[in-house]
Amino acid sequence: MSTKSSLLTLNSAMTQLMRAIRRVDDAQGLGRARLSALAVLHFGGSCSPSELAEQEMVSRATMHHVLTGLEADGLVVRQPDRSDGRRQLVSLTRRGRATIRKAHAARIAWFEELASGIDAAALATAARVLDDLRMRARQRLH
Amino acid sequence: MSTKSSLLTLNSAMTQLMRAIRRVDDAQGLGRARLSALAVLHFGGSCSPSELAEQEMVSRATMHHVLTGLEADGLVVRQPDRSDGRRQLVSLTRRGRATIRKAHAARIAWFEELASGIDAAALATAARVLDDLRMRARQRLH
DNA sequence: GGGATTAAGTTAGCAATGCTAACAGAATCG
DNA sequence: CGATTCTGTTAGCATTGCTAACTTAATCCC
Repeated sequence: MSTKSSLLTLNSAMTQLMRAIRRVDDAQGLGRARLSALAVLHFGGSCSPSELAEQEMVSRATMHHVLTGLEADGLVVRQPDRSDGRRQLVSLTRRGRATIRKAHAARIAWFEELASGIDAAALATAARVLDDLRMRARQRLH
Repeated sequence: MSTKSSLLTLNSAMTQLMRAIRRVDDAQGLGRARLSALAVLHFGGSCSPSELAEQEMVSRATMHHVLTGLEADGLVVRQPDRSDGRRQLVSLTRRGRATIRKAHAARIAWFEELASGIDAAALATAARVLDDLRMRARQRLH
C-alpha cells in the first residue's frame, strides 16, 4: 500500500471515528469544548486562559466563553497571577477533576470495547505512528 | 506496550490531530459541518437528508440547516423523490464537487507533508488498524 | 377501504461554539 | 516617560447542534 493511499484511509477512518466518539462525549452532558478544556487542564496542569486557547487552537475570546461556563458550573477556578497583573491561572476544582476523569474513562472504555480482538502489536504500531504525527503537527505550528 | 496504553496514546493523538486538521478545513471558508456533508455526498453519492443525518450522526433538523446553507451557496441541490413523496434526493452541483475536491486535496496535502519520512509499512499498519476500528464502530451502531 | 401508526422534512426556539473587532489594564521596550 | 505589546473582556455575529411540535406522505392492520 502506497503512503498516499494509507493517508487517504487514515484520514477517512479518523474522521469517522471522531464523529462516533462525539456521541460518547455528548453522553457526559457537558459540551465538547468544555470537556476538552478540562482534559487539557487535567493532563497538562493549571495554566492561563491564553495558553489554554493556544492548546485548543481557538481564539482567546472563545476560550473566555468556555471558561466562564466551566466556572459557573464550579468545574474550574480562575485566580489572579501575582507576578503578572494581566494574567490568570485556571485550575480544576475537585468536581472538575472528577468530571474529566469520568469522561476520559468513558472514552477509553468505548475504545477498549471497540478494539477487543485487534492484534496488540498492530495497535501499538498505530498508536506510535499517530503519536509521531501528533508531535510533528505540534512542531509545524511554530 | 499494553493494549490499554496503546489506546490511551491513540485517543490523545487522534484528538489533537483532529484539532489541527480543523484549521486546515477552516481555511476553506465553508463551515465544518457543511464541508463534512459535501464529503459524504462526494464519496458516498447522492442520498436523502435523513441518510445524510445518520451518516453524520446528527439530527434531521441539524442536517436540514446544513443543507439549507449549502443549497443557498449553490453547492448542492435537493430534488423530490418521485417514488416517495416524503423523501428528497440531495446531490452535489458542479461547484459543490469542485469545492469538496479542493478541500479534500488540502487535507491530504497536509497529511503528506506531516507524514514525510515516516515508515511506509508502519503507516500502512496504522491505516489498516484505524479502518478496522472505523468499521467496528459503524457496526456497533446497529 | 379506512383509521392508526410510522417516516420524512420543516419550523421554532434554545444553547454551545467559534470568529473578528474594539477596548481596558498591565507589562515591557526604547 | 511614551509607545508598543500582551491579557483578558465584551459585543455582535454566524454556524452547529438539540428537542419539541407540526405537515404531509406512506404503510400497516383490521
